[in-house]
Amino acid sequence: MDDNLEIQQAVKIYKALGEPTRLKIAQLLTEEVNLCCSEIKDKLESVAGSTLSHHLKQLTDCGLLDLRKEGTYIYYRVNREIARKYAPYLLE
Amino acid sequence: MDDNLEIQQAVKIYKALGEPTRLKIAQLLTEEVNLCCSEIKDKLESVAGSTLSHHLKQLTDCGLLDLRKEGTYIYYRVNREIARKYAPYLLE
DNA sequence: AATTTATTTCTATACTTTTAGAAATATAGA
DNA sequence: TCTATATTTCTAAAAGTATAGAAATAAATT
Repeated sequence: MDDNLEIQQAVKIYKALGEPTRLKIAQLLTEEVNLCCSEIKDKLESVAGSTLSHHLKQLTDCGLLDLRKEGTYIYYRVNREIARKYAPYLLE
Repeated sequence: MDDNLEIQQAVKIYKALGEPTRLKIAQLLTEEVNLCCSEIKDKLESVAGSTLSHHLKQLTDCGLLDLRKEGTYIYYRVNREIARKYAPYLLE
């Protein structure tokens, strides 16, 4: 049962990382800790804000990214414990 | 450039693992090394052979599974080096 | 050669995901 | 309060994926 939850999380995490834009975002956020949505947007070639928002939601929903609200901004960072467990490749 | 290939492989691997049936197959194949297509089929609740074939193709195309043909049978096993690099969670 | 078993390819359908524009919400600062 | 900036939600279209039945291929056995 609890084991099952872990598997569901694993599927979510791998699904999140199995898309080029999201993998890139995850990689950006291991290099540079704490970027906000609009900073991430600037670092990617061309994504609409709404699209980026969906990607970030997937990455946070699965537990791979943590966020910290600061005024109007939301800063994201990789949860290294989760990354180490499921996808240490990100931390290389 | 070579770096780029690695990223493409990472996306493929995570996409492959980001689907419940395929994650399950990968897990079966770390527990029990060397199962053939029809043995895997028996261990899953209900998948058509054609569906399973597609899943196995994705898992081998990305490099996560190796295969060995033996007569009519094809035996699959997890490539542990690749798993260790991208998804050591599988080996736990 | 015919049959059986294992696996793949073809094809079509249902389902899911990605994408972004437009409108909505939220906060900070003038 | 008004404006500007950041982010999200809504909506719909386009693209991609999962699924399985039927036909095809391949090898082993009779």
